[in-house]
This record gives sequence, C-alpha cells and structure tokens, in this order.
Amino acid sequence: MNSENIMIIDGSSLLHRAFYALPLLTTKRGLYTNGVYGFLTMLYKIKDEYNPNYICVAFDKKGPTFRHKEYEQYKGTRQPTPSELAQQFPLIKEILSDMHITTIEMSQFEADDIAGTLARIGEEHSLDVILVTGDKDYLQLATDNAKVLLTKKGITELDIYDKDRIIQDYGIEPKQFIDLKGLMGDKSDNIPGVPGIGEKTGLKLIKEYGTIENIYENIDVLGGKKLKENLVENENIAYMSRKLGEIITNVPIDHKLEDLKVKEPNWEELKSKYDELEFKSLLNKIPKEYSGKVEEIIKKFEVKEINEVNYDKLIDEIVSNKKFAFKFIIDESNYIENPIIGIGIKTINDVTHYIDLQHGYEKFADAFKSIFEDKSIEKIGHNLKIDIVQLFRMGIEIECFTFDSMIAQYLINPSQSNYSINKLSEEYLDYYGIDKEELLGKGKKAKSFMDISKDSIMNHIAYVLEAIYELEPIMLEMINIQRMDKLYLDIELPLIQVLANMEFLGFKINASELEKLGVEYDKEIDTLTYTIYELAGEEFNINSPKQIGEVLFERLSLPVIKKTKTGYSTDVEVLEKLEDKHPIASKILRYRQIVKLKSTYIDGLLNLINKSTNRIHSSFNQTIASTGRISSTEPNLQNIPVRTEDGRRIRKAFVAESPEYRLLDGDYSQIELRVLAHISKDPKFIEAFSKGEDIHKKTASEVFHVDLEDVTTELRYRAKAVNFGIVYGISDYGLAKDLDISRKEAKEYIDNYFNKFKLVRKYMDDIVEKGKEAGYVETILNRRRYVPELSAKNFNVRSFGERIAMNTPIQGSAADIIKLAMVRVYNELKNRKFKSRLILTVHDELIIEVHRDEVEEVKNLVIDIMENSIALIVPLKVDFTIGDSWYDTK
DNA sequence: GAGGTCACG
DNA sequence: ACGTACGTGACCTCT
Repeated sequence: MNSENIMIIDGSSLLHRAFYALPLLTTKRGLYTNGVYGFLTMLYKIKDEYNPNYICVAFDKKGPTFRHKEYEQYKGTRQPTPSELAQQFPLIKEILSDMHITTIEMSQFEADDIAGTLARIGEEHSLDVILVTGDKDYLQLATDNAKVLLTKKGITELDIYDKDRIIQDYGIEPKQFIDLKGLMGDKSDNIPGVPGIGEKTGLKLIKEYGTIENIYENIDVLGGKKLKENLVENENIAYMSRKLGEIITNVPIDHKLEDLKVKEPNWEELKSKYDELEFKSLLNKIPKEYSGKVEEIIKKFEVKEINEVNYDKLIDEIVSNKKFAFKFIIDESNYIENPIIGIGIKTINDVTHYIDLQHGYEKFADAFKSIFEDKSIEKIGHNLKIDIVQLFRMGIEIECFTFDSMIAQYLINPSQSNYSINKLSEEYLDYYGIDKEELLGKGKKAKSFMDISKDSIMNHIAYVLEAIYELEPIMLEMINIQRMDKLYLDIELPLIQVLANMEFLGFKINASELEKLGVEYDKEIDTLTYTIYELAGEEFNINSPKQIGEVLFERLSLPVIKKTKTGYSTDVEVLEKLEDKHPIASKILRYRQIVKLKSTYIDGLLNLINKSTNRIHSSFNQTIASTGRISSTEPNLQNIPVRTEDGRRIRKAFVAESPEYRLLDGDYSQIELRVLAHISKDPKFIEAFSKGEDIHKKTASEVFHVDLEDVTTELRYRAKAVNFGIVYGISDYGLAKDLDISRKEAKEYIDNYFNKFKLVRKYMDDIVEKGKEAGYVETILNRRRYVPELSAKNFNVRSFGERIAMNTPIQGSAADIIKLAMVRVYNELKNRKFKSRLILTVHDELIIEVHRDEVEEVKNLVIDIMENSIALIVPLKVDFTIGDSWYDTK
C-alpha cells in the first residue's frame, strides 16, 4: 500500500459510457457536452479516491488496427459513432492537455493495448496499477498488483475487480478470460467465437480445462455431441478469436514513465474551458486564486440604512418613479409567524434602502400602506408570495405587482429544482452576489437571519434588488416571445396573491376531533402490534420494511412476490397477494394504514396548528410541479385521506371558522378527460361530453363492444382504468398491473380503445413527434415543458419522455384552467366584498369558506367562474357540495 | 441522504 | 428485448 501507483484510463471507453449515461446536455451555443462532463466528474472522483502518482489516458485512433489484418471483419458490425459524441473527443483531449495529463493514441493499436502495455511497464517499476474503463475485456489484465475499475450503471459508480474477486466471481484466473473470449467471441467487436458457446458453457469449459489447447487435447472425452461438433469444426476460429480478444502488452510506446507523473494543471486554461463549456459545478475544482469566482465576479452594491425620519423622502422618490423593487428579510422556515427582520426597497435610480423592522413594523406599515396599495405604482420582486404574506400580516393588501423573477423563470422552464436569485444570475447576468443560501447555509445547519450581521444582510438585499431590475426586461422578453403573456399576466402573476392569501388565512382545525381519532387509532395500533408479534412468533419493528421482509420470507417462508433494489418488497401489492397464505399479511396491511393515519395525519397535523388561530397554514408552492400544478407542503393539504372511511374521518377535523361559516367544495368533473377531448378533438369523446354521458360507461361500451345499457359495473371499472392509463401515456404492462389482468388482455383493451378513439391515438402520436421536433410540449395556454428525454437513445428514458409528452399537455392544461378560475374567484370575492374566501385547492377542486348569508350567491358565482373561465369545445362541469366540515362536503 | 412505503389528484 | 403507468409530499428506517 505504500508503493506508488499509476492510473491508466481508457478514454474512449469512458467517454462512451458517460455519453450514454447522461442526458444530452448542450451549452447555450449548442455544443454537446454531456460525455465530457460525465468523464470529468468521474475523473475527479477517482483521482480523489486513489491519489495516483502517475496518470495517463489512452484513446483509440481512427483507422484500421493490426487486428483487422488478422480478421477483416473485426468490429465490422459497429455502428458509426453519433456526431453528438464524436465532437466531444477533441474537447476532452484538450481539457486533459490543460490538466497536464498525457493522452496516448497510436495507429494500428487500440486503447486497451496501450493500457495493457502501460500496466506491464507500471508493474515492472513496482507500481500499483489501476485500470479504469467501461470495458469488461480489461479483466484479463488484472494481477496481484493491477486492479480494474469497471463502470457500473451510470458513471460515478465503479466496480473494483482485483485478481481475487475475479476468481471468486467467475472461478477463473484473469488471464483465462482471453481463452474464454476465444470460445465466446464478442458480438460488439464482431469476433465470431465458437457457435453455441456463450458465457455459461465457455466458463464451464475453461474452469475444467484451463485453456483452449487443453480443451482440444481432451476433445474426445468431452460430453455433448453438438458442442463437440461445433468445437471441432471451429478450431481455427477459436484460436483466431482468442488472438483477436487478447490485449497485447508490447506496444511501442514513446513516452517515458516520467512523462506520466501527475502535474499541476494549467489552471487559467482549464478555467476558461469550463467557462466556455458552462461547467459551473466544476469551477469549484479550480483554486480560488485562478477561478476568480469569489473575488472577481461577486459585485457589491450600494445600500444605505434608513429609519422613520427618512420615510417621507423615500416615499417621495417612489411616487415620482412610480415603481420599486422590494423584499422582506425574514426566516422562511415559518414566515406566517416568524418576526419580520427588515425590508429592502429600491427604485431604479437610487441605491437600495434598508429598513430594520426588528423592533416592530407598525410605523413602517402606517407610512407605506398607501404606497403598496396604490394601483398606479408598480412593485417588482423575487418570490413575492412571501412578501405579500408579510404585507397581509401588516394589514396591507398589495396592488399592482408586475414582476416576480422566480415565477417568470418557472414559466420559462418549469423543471428546474432551484429558482434562487443566484441561479438566475448564473443564467442571465454576468455577476453573482451573496445569495440567501450562501448567507444562511442550507439543510439542517441553516442559520437564521438573526445570527447574521446587518452589513451582510444589507449587502445581500442590495444584490437581490439590483438583480431583479436587470432580470425583468430579459425575462419578460422571453415570456413574450414564447407567447406566454396571457399565462403570466392573467394567471401566474395574480395567482401569487391568491396563494399568499390562502396561506395567510389557513384552514380551521378542530384539534380535539383529531385527538379523539388519535386515541382510537392508537388503541387499534396496540392490538395490531400484539397480534402481529403473536403471528410472527417474535417481536420486531413493524415499521421497518427490512424486518418485515425477514419475518415474512425467512422466518415464515412465504413466497417472495417481488424484489426491490435492496431486498424483498413488502408493499401493498405484495401483502395483498400474501393475504391468502398467512393471516399476518392483512394485519400488517391494516397496521400500515392506521400508523400512516396516526403519524402523518394526526400527529403531523396537530403539530402544525397555529396556536393563536387554531388554523393550519400550509405553504402552496407555485414552482415545484413541472406540469403547472400547485403543490402543498407543511402540511400537504392535497393528500388528506378520502379513499377509505377510516382515513376520511380525518376530514371531520377540517372545519369552517365559526358557526357563521360553512365549507363549499367545488370540483371539476373529469377535467383531464375533457381536456383530452378538447385537444384531440375526438368526435366520440366530444359527443359523449356534450350529451352529458357517463364517460367511463361510454368508453366501456366502445372498448368492450357492448350497448351502453349493457355496461356492467365491472366493465365500467375497467374502462375507467383504461381512461386513466390513456391520460398517463398508456402501456399494456401498466394497465395489466393496475387491473391484475394479463398483458395480452391489456393490450387488447388498448388496441380496441385506439381503434374507437382514432383522434386520441393521433394526438398521442403527434404530440410525441412534435415534442421531439421542438424539444418541448405545451398546454392550451402555452405553458411549456421541455422534454429532452424524447431524443434519448436509451429505450426506457425515451419511453418515459413519450409519456411525459402525452401527459403534460393534459395535466398542465387542467392546471391552467383551475388556476385561472382561482384568480377570478379570488378577485370577485374581494371586489364584491364577500366575507367568503378561497382557502384551498386540490388540483381539480376548490374549497371556499363561505359565510352562511352568502351561500347561494357565492355558489352560483363560483360555478359560473369555474365552468366558464376557459371555453373548451366540450363543456366543463363542476360538482358542488357543502358542509360544516370537509368530511361533510360529499 | 437514500430508499421504501403510502396518502392524494 | 428492453421494463413502465402521470404529477406530488411526509414519515420511517438504515447507512
């Protein structure tokens, strides 16, 4: 272990692996970079891990090799390298050269021959040898001092093969892989081998006889008539294949070992390459003094603190400018209750003004209320929802907010995971500042603004406000070019306030109802726990899938139904299949169900009740779902149980504010299928919806060839599953699993469906093609989602892309529709001074806390808005219920 | 922090 | 032959 080591990398192999493992990344100018990026990620990882003293990367060279002289068809079946990959070879070579890593390529020889030779030379100099490749053929090079790192799935994981492991895994010596290849051949290199011999037979023979020569010496005693015949007939081929498959170790390499010593990279060059290729994350690998990341790019912006003495001056400036950017400083962990720390305000011509609000915001609110509520003064910001909530806390209802850079970016690309100001700076501006994340850190260790110096906070807020001003024209231009003005101005922007208001209002909870249910659940959990221990014959942690697996499949020897990556699967599907076999299965199912209800919905919700209002204030996130839907967190109010009665009872705790109020629940009937009818224009669908028919029944009659009157409950149920499948981008496998029928039968359903609803099939085909062509798909209001997976070479990735392409316009258009309805409902209720208010949305459902005196009026208003917010070629239908609790609205 | 499981549309 | 349903979030265990 103390000896020095040499790392020898098969560059051609690794670049191939990286290219196929990663999605096709390009730079803004359209240069493909995914292979290079993956290569470098892996290089950094293994260099860190093994700290090589010597390093070298070998490449294949174009043109014939000495093997072609042996066998003309060598590699004859190889597909040409796609140009997206070919153009990345020069790039990686340049970067390696900037890293001062020697690359070797030689005519007549392949990368593995160069690597084999270097490995031998390394060993002769008593170096430990580490060979890195994605090519299994390298296993023949393993020795006591040479190990092979083989790429696993993806690119960052490597399997380590040393001699011992090879013997253990395969039962043969590394060198014997050469003989094995003589027998098996190699499809990818077009090496023939002996017909009929694959890995299994080959290994058996080599284990028994050691070498090909020895097999032929013992050919008479060999069992298997056909096998013997094949061997005899192909003796020459076996020897030739072995020769082709052997990596040679005597290539005439010019380089001296000294040349391969690890050296200091040319940092300046490397940095400019990374900049050019937009490898932002790799810039961290470059020392600060060269990267200039912190020192040069980070700008400081002027900012001054003011107090109430200067309020009037700032207000005058705002009034004359008619526009300002602002952002509150507050810890976002709970921005409904946490103290407001300060606010930054900036007009275009002046520096940022910072106002400290730690000792109260009353004076500030009094002074600035009229400014915020002034319909002729524009306000711009980033993640305005939080700021609008703060204003609600101050009794201020903001008017005329015209730009939110976070929401704008979500429209430009809804699939990002990060919409921070720094992320936007990276994309659109030429500088960074101190972003929130750098100031506070993230995850568990995140600090509070309270622990940060006022100077840092002021520096941060000045950067944010400056960036917002610069981002506005660029981003609005993009939104305009992509025809998303209506979506932005009429829906997403005003929706910010609607969501802020829903968060601010919250949903009233009857805590004692929850506690009462909790006691009941606990009792049942106790009984179940005891019963399960009895049935298992031992005590174990029922919450641990791993331990359940051990009990079911080892202790009780029940049949394994399916596996997960890490072991036995014990999910519902499995347990339901075991119910007949052992009584413990249904007990575990029941246990899981009740524990879920208790921990997530009783304990979880009780923890989040606001003590002063007895209400729960969820966060509604506008930039999470790539389809355009809204998501809800802390708590998630969009997955409160409803499907089982036990769970549904949780909804009894969701009540109206006081006896003066009730809950009104309106949900769209079949909105996604109506959207599908609209965009596919399928005449059968349109007719069914226009006549108000039961759509699943109609589908059943078409798919199963029966009259409408003869559709049974069972057939309707199946048709419903088909309809769901269609919306998701159907597969026979998925439908078969859902209905527990054979794949063949599922396929018949689907074929029937597409034969009857021909335009639906056309939509599915067209959207995939259009999506591939354009790189994205769109909703009816031009909400856009990029689907790079559509051009993936990997079948699974591409299929996933196709399902996204089919589903997103449907799910996303439904989101467009309900969002527009939300904005209109909110505005109507506000403008007409109703006491009733919108408090929740669950994808196709709106919940309004409605004043008793307003029930009829508000109900008619909301129905009208929901059904008519967007005109489709089929009618939209809304079902309404009303009750004193969410449970009762059914 | 990842993986398994399960709650919703 | 490939191995899957679309979109989310929370809780628990285990590394």
